[in-house]
Amino acid sequence: MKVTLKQIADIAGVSRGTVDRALHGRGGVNPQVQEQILAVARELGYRPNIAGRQLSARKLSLKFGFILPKWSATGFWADVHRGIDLVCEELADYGVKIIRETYVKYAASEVLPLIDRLLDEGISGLAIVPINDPAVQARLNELIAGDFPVVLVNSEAEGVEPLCYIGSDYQFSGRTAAGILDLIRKDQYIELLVFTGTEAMLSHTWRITGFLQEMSRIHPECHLIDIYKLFSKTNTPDDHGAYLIARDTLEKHPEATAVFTAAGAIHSVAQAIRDTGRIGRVAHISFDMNSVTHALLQDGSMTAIIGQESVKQGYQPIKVLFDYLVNKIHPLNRRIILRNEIFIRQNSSMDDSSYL
Amino acid sequence: MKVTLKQIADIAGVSRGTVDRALHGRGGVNPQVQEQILAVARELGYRPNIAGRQLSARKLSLKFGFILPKWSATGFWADVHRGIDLVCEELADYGVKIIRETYVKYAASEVLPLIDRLLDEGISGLAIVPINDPAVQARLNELIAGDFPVVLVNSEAEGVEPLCYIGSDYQFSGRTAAGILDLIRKDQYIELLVFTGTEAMLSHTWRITGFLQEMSRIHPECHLIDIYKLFSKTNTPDDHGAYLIARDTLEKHPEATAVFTAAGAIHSVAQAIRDTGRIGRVAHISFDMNSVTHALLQDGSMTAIIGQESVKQGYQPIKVLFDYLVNKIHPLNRRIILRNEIFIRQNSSMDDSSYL
DNA sequence: TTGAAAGCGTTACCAC
DNA sequence: GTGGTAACGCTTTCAA
Repeated sequence: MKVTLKQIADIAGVSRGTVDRALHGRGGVNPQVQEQILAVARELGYRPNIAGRQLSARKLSLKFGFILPKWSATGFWADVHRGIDLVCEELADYGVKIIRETYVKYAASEVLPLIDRLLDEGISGLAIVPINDPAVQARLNELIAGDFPVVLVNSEAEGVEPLCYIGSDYQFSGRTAAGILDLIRKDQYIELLVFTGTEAMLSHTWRITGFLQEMSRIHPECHLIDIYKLFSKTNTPDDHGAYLIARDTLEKHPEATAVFTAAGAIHSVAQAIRDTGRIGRVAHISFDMNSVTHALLQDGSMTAIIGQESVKQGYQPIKVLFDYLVNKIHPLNRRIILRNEIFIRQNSSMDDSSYL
Repeated sequence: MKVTLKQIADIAGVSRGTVDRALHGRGGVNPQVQEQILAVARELGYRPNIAGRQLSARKLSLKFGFILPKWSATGFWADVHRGIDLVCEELADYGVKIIRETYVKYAASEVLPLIDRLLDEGISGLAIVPINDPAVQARLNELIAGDFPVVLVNSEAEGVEPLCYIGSDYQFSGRTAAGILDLIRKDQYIELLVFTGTEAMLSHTWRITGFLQEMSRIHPECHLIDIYKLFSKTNTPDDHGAYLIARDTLEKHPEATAVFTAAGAIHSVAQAIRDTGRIGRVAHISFDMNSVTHALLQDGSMTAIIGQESVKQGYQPIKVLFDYLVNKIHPLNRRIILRNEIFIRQNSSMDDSSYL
């Protein structure tokens, strides 16, 4: 039979309240009594019942904050938002509210106030897609030092040791892309074009690093023509500009047999490949599975996509915070690295049935 | 604010018990009162609270049965069992017990008694990996007709309409394999060997059908040398026998540039590829990600693996039964088709952190 | 046909 | 420091 708090209380000859305090080290318990209670609990193999906990958690009406880049109808962040929607609904019954704040510019001046606003709202945990900025890092460290649970999502922040990080290992993703390209162009000489965004996105840089490293290891017969930036200095994505750069580059390099796109604006590159009549002649590999890339896989302007479990990136961080605060379960790992899912035309599906 | 049973009861001027009976159509309620209760509930947008439900479910101490092929240290079914272990642990707090029964021979004479034994144990729901046998199908239909919840796992059963089916769409998996082979051997003439098990396993047959269909569509420059059965009439897997057949076949066909293995005993084929010095010269594609196939990907005797979310095949069926009986949530879909995950050397990982 | 009440296991609050 | 008790929201049983 299952051991309950009440049984322990009876055996130890104290009340449930005391047992609860003792087990959680909340203080206000005679050390001797506490000792005995712990002994009994250990002996009986007491494991608190989640169902009970979760029900009583309702009274806390916990609030969690989630700071992330702004939704854009399609694309990666839309999926993350979908994951948040899911977990929102799932945890509503436990009295959990999720407050989302989104930023457009990747600037501390925009992100820091969001953190403060959420704290004012009384959140008990924060999930955040951090930007690469010392001020933000410092602020997060401050919170963490005060035992406030912080989960980093999608990218890590230098010098910040959060409750956990949930996201890709981008070098690993790059290596996976290299593995696919190697399969596609086995034993063939490759003329390679690489497209990226701004250096501000470390993830893009790491993907490229991993990709090139692995390529040189497994497929030395590969010549990197060059790495092209699709966006100009302004960090604001400009689809048409990206398209022009991609098309121009492709036209200048008819010898190219492979394209690796590490940035967003994948569809711009894909369109350039279509418009220059290179479908089937260049292998095109990029990242993030969604309705746009799905379509590109179908029309052949994309050869393979490496997915990073985007929906999970919205769902899991909140789940981790909930488990930590309510169920007192630490995340399995300080770094929860999501899978590098490979999609090609045949297995690319937009079916929602089992995302998590 | 959240609407609770009590609020509805107060507004409708009845007790919680009556509201509960009315909402669940358990009868014993004045039709007029019932009508009014339903109206109030609808108006307030009442949604029963899972936490409360789950806590009180503990009193039911539900039992579920899971019938599946016997565990073998590694391999596909071991992963399914892992999924069952996980859900077992997760639902223990809700008073759920899972009784596993395994069969070795794929025979009705072995499976039917298992069903009866589980029913005797008082299970309230059954998850089963069905065998392709009319008697079993009839028995399952009998249960379903009596409103007993049955979930089919991994393979469907002809003429059986369960609560839901959870598993692959094997033709789809075969097509995915074809897609990969097409990428690997783009524009090249292919000499193809196909290995299979016994015809008794419909899944193997379907994989091959899907594979060949898709190949002829996207890569007509492919010559199927032949389809070879790795096992003799006896259904009992014989690794060494399979190895001999595979090696013999490879030796007889030095022209082969691609191998598609639809059956188990993948490692036998892989070893034959190694021993005949064909690594890197034949592309080898097969199914099911596990520690064995992981190793084969690493040593190059396997080019790509199509996974079928094996752990989920143990976890989800029980979760569906629980949701159905306790949370009164019907499965999203009558057929929950799992993803065809593509694994190559670079993204094949044995990391457990986020399986579900 | 209905109401009242007893759980389910945990937590939080208020007396002592 | 402690114990008692009242939630949390639902289900089920027993009386009326």
